[in-house]
Amino acid sequence: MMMMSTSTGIMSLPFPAKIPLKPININPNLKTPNLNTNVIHLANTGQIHKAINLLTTHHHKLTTYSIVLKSCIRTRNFDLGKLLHNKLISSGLVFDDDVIMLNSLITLYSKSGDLVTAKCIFDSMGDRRDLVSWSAIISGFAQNGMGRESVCVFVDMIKFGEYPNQYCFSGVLRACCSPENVDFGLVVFGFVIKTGYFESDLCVGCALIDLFAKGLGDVKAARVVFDEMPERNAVTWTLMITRYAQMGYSGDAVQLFLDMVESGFVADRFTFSSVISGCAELGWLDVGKQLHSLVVKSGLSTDVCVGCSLLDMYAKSGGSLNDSRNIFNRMSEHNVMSWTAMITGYVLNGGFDREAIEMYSNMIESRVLPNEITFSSLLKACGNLADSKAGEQIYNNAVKLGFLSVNCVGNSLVSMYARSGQMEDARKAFEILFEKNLISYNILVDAYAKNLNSDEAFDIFNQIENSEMGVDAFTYASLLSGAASVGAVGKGEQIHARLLKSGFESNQFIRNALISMYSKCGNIVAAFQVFNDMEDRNIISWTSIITGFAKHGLAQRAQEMFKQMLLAGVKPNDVTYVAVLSACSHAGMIDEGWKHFHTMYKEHGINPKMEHYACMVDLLGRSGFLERAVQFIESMPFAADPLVWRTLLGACHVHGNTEIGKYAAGMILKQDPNDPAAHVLLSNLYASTSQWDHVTEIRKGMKERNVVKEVGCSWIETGNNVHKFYVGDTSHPQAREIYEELDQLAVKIKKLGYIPDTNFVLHNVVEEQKEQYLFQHSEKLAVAFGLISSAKPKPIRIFKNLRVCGDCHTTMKYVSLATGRDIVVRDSNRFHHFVNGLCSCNDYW
DNA sequence: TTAGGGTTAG
Repeated sequence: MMMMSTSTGIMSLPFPAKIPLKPININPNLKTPNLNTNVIHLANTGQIHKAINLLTTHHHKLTTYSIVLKSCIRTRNFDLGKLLHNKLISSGLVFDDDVIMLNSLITLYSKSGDLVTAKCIFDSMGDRRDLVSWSAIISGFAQNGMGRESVCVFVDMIKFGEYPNQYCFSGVLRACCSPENVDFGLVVFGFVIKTGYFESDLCVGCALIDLFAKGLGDVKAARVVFDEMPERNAVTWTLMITRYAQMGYSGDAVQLFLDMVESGFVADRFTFSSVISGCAELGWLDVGKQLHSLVVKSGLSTDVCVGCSLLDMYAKSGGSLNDSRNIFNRMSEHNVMSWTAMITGYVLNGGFDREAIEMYSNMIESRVLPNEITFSSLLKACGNLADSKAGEQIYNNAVKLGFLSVNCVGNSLVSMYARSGQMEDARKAFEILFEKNLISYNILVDAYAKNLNSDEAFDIFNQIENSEMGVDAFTYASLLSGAASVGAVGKGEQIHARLLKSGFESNQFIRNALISMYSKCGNIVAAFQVFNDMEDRNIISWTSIITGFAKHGLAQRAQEMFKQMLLAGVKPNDVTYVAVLSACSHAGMIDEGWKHFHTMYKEHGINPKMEHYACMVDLLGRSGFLERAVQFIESMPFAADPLVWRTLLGACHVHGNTEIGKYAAGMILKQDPNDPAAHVLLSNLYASTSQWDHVTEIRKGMKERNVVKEVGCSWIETGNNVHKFYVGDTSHPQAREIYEELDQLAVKIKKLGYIPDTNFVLHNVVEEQKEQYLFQHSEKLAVAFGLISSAKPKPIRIFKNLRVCGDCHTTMKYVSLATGRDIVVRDSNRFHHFVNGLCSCNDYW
C-alpha cells in the first residue's frame, strides 16, 4: 500500500473527478428554496435513497452532499455512499478544496474496506490534509488489519510536523494491537501518557487496554490500565469483560460483569454476548441461566447477537438442545452466525449430526449464505457420522462458494476423512491442500496416533519440528494421547523429555495429557506426580486423576480426590461422575455409588446420561444383583442403548446367569442384529455353563450374518518397540524361547497351587487340550516375553484389547508370586496390578 | 474522523 505515490491526483481515481458522466437537466423554473433542508431531513431520517435521488435531480450545495455522505457512513450504507460520490462527480461541482468532503470520502472508503481508493484520496489532498484526514487514514488501515501501513502513515504525520490528537493516537494504537507492531505501540504508549490523552479520552484508554490484552497477550496489564482509568463508561467495562472472556479468564469476566452492574452501568447486547460466552467456556449453566433471565428483562431476548451466545452456552454447558433451539426460533432474524451457531450446537452435542445437516438445508432454503465456519462444522458432523459421501457433497458446495483456498475448510475435510477411518483419503486431501498450516499437520499427527500408527505420527512430528512452524501444544497432546492409547509408556516418557525442553511442559492442557498418558500406560504414580506438581488444576485435571485411580482399582483414592476437588471449589461435570461411579463399581461400593448417583442432579444439576445408568447397571450387575439391574434399566427415563445391555450381559457372564443373559443379548440384537459383542458374550456365557449346542448355534449364526468378533490380542513395550501377540501366536522371532518359558512357568505355578480353570476354554474339547489352549492366550505369551526380555525390579506392563480372562488373571497372580515380578495388565476395562500373588482388583472386575 | 459482539478445523 505504501508504494502509492503521494502525487497521485484525484484524476486517477476509479471515479474521475470533474468530468460529468451524464448531463443533468435542471429545470430553471423550479423554485426550491428549502430543497437542501429537505434532502438533509431525508438523510437524517434514514431515507438515503430518496435523498440521493433528490440530489441528482436538482442543484444542491456542496454541504448538502457532505451531510448526506455522513449519513451514509453513519448508517453503514457504503454502496450508497459510493453512488453519491459518483453523482457528485457527475454533478460538475468542484470539491477538490472541500476538506470536510474529502475527509468523509476517506472514511467512507476506509470503512468499506477499499483502502486503495481511500489512500488515493488522502494522497491527492497534499497540503490540504488536516488532522482529521490523517486520523481517518490511520484508523482505516488499522481497522482493516493493515497495521504496518497505519504505523507508517503515523510516522509520516509526525515527520510532516503534525501533532497527533486523541483520534490519531487511538487509531495507531489499534494498529499496534497485533504482536508484530506491539513494540511501536509501547513507544506510543509513553507518548500518550505524557500528552494526558489517557486521562481525557475514553477511546484512547480502550486502545491501551487492547494494546496490552491483544498486543502483548497480557490481560493482567490490561486490567491495570482499566483500573487506572479516571473515568469509565459501559463500553470500557464491556471491552474489559470481553477480553477476559476471549483470553481464557472467563471467571474474571463474570466477576467484572457483576462489578459493572453493581456500579450502575447498563449492560447492552455486547456485554451480554461476552459474559454469556464466558459462561459457555466455563460450562456454568446455572450462571448462564441467570444471565438469560437478565437478558429477557433487558428486552434483548430476540437479539441475534445475544441469542447466538445464549444458544452456544446451552449447547456447551450441558443444557438441553431444546433450549438452544427455542432461542434460535425466537430470534428476530437469522443470519449466518445464528444458523452456524445452531448447526455447531448440534454437532457439539454428539448424536445430532443428521440434525446439523438438516439445518444446513433449511439455511440454504432461507437464502442465507454459509461461511467457512458453517462448512467446518458440517464436515465435522460428516466425520462423526463417518459419512464421507455427504462430506464430499458439502465440500463441493463450499468450493462452489469460493472456499477452496480457505484453510479451515480444507483442514476440516482432512479431519473428516481421518475420523471416517479413511487415512489414505485424508492423506490425499492433506497433500493437495491449498495451504498447509500447523493445524493441517496436527490433524495428521492426531489421526496417525489414534490409528495406532506411531511411526507415521512421529514422522510428521519430526517434519513439523524441522519446519519453520514448530510444534505446538496440540502436536504434543496428540502424540501423548497416541502413546496412551497403545500404552507405550517408553514413547510417552520420550515425549515428556522433549516437552521439558520445549517450554510447553507447564501448559495446563499438556499437563492434563501427561496425567492421562501415564495413567493409561499403567504408571499411576507418575500420573499423580504430574497432577500433584500442577499449580492450576481444572476440571479436566481432576477428572483425569479420578479416572486414573478408578481404573487402577484405587477406589478410595478416587473418592478422596473427588472430595478434595469439591473442597477446591471445582464443579464436577458429567465426565467426572462417570469416573466417580465407575470407581464405585470397580470396588463394589454399592451404597457410595447410589449416593453419588442421587446427588449428581440434586447438588450439581447434572442429569444422569446413558453412561451414568450404565455405571449403575455395572455396579449392580458385578455385585450379583442381576434382577435389580433389570428393574433399574426398565425404570430409566429413556430406552437403554446397547452399551447398557452389554454391561448387564457381561455381568451375567461373570455370574453364570444364562436366563438374564439371553434377555440382555436379545435386547442388544433388537437394536443392532450384527453386534459382535452380544454374540460373543452370549456364546461365552453358554460355553462357561457347558451348553455347547447353543455355542455352536451362535457361532453358526455369526458366520451366516458375517459378524466378525474382535480378535483378542495383547502387547508389551520393550525398549522402543511394541510386541504384539495373538492367541497361539508363533510368529514372534523369539517364539521358541517364549513357549519354553511358558512351560517352565506352568510347572512352577502348579507347584504353588495353580489349577487351570478350563471353564474359560470356549471350545468343547478334552481337558488336556483345554489346558493347552489356555496356555496359549495372548496375555500369557506377552507375560512370558516380558519375563525373558526384562529384569527385576522393572514391572512388566501388558496391554490387552479385550477383558482379561479369568484363568489368565489367576495365572498372573501365581506368576507374580513365583517370579517376584510386579505385573500390570491393562485390559479394555481397567488395570490389574499383580504383586506377590495378589491383584489390586481383589478379584472383583 | 476514534472504542465493545456472537459461530471457529487439531
